Amino acid sequence: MYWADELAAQARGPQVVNDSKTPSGTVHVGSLRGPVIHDAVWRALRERGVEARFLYGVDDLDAMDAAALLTADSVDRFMGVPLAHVPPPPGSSAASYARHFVGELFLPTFRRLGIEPEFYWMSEVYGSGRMDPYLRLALDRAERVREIYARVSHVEKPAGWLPVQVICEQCGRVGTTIALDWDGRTVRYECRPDYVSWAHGCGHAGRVAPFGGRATLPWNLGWAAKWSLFGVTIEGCGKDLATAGGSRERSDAIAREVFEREPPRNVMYEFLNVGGRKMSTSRGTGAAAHAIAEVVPGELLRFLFLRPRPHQAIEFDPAGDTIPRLFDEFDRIAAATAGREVKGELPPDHDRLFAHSLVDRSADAATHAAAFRPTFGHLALLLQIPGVEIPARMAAEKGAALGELELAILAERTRAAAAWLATYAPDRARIEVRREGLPAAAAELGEDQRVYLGALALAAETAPPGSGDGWQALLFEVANRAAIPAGRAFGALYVAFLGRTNGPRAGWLLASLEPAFVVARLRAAAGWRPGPAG
RNA sequence: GGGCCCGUAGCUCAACGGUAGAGCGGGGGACUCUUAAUCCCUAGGUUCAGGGUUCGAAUCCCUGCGGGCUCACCA
Repeated sequence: MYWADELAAQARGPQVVNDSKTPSGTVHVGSLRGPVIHDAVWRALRERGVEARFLYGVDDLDAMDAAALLTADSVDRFMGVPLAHVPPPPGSSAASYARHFVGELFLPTFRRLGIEPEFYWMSEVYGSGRMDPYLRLALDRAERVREIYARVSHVEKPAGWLPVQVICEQCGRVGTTIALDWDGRTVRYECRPDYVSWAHGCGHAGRVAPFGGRATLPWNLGWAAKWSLFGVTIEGCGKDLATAGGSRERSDAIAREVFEREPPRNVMYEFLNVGGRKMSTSRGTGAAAHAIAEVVPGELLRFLFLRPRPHQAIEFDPAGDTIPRLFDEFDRIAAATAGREVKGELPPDHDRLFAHSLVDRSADAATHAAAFRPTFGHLALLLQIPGVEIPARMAAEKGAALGELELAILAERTRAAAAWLATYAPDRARIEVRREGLPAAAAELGEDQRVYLGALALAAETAPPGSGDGWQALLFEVANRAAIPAGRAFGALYVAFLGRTNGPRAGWLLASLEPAFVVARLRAAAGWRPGPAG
C-alpha cells in the first residue's frame, strides 16, 4: 500500500494533522518535505472518509537568531526579538519580519505545491490568552519539567529556572531572558547580556504576569502545548528532532507528564542530501526552496517527496541528473496510471502516488495521467535549437493536437526546461557553438572526416545554402560524394562546432550561423591553415 | 557515548516474504534527408558480511563491518 494510505488506515476517529515552522532563515528544498508529507497524510485521511484538519503554525514569537538576515545596523537591536516584532526588510509593506518572510517565501511556495493548511500564528494564539492554561501548568510543574530535561536529554537547567521565556518589557527581546521565581501570579525575570551567545539582553529585571502574549513557552513545551490546544493526533518531524534524547522525545515526555495527554503519532522523515551530505545552506550545498520551485513544477516537487517512503533519505543534486530523472520517473508513473505498459518495477499503488502528486487535489487523476507529456530532456534540447516551433513539434510527436491541459503542461515544462538550462543544467545538456576557437576534441577527427569537412567548406564557399533545408541537402550530398557514412560525417560537424559528438539537426544549426564563420571553422577542423601570404 | 537511517549492476535507485529490475553510463545494431530524437539487443550483481526464523528472505530477527545524519546550545 502507498505509505500515506497505510498511515491513514491506522487512524481511529477524527484526526488533526499539524506542522509548524519558525519563519526565519532561508528555506532550502529539504524543508519542504515536512509540509508535503503532512499534506499527503491529510489528503489520504480525507480520501478515506476520515474527518481531518490540517493545521500549520507559524512560530512568529520565536526569537530572531539569524543575523545574516538583518541589515548591519539592526543586528544589535533586533537579534533575540520575536520575529513578529522585528520590522520587515526595507521596501516591504508587511507588518513584520515574520509576516514578510511568510508572505514572500512561504505562502507562494505552498500554493505552488497545492498545500493549503489552516494557518495559525503563535503571536496571535499567545496574544489571545489561549496558551495561558499551559503556561500556568508549566510553571506549576516546573520541577517536573526540569526533571524531564535531565532524565530524557541530560540537560541540567540552572537552579530556579522556569519554563517560560518572558519578553523583556524594556528591550523587547525574548531570547535573552531567564525566569526565576513563580508566585502563582507573576514571575521574576532577568534580561541577561550574556545568557545566549547570539544576542545580548539589556540587563533589565522585573516581575510580570507571563500571560496574554507577554511570555512564550520554550520550544519543547510550546510544541507539546500546541498538541493539547489543537488536539493534534498526527505530526511528523525531521530525523534531527526524532533522535533519542532529542527534541521530540522531550516534547513527548512533557506532553504526557506535564500536560497529561498522549503525544500525536509521529512520522519521522529523512533529509534531502546533496552528494550524500545533508543539504546545508551554510555549507553552500543548499538550494533555496523558491529557487528550485522555479525549475521544478509543483507536481514534480510533490512527487520528489512522495515517491520514497518518509524514512528514506533523498539524494538530490540539482546540478546533476536529479531533475531530468525526476521528470522521467514521474512520466513513467503517469503512463502506468493511465494503463500503459511501462518498464521496470512500480511502487505500490502507483496510481495513488500519482494522484497525490497533483497540485490540485480535486483534479481528475485519470485525465492527468493520460495527458501527453513531452520528455524533459528532449524539450531542453529543442529549446536550444534555432527555429524549432515547439508546440507544433510536440503535436507532431503526439500525433494529434494538444488539448488544453496538455498545452498547459507543455508551457509549464517549457518554462521549467528553460530555467533549468539557465541554472542547474550540466554542460553536457547544453548545446553551445564554440565560437572562441576549434574545440580540442577536433584533434581526434579521422582522415575521412577531415576530408569531408574540407570538401564541405569548398562547396559551401562556392554556393552557400540559404536555409536549413539547403544545408541539410548539401551535407548529405557531400557525404555521398566523399563516400563517408552519414554517422561519421555528422559526427565531425558536431565536434567542429560544438565540441561533442552529437547535437541538433545539423543543417539548421549551420543555417543559424554566418556563412563566413561556418566556412572558416570547417577549414580549421579539416586541418587547413591559411597559407603564408603570397 | 546514545539514537536513527542507509548499504542491491560503473552511477542513481526500484522491488519490501514468493523465480533479482529500471534509468543513465558503457558495448553492439536499426533508421540510405538526420547523426538529436526514436527503436532493438547487451550488463550476468555471493542484494555489505555472518548467523537465525520460514516451505521460501534483498525483503523479518540478531550480531558485526562500512557510510551518513543526529542528540548533549537554541529553536
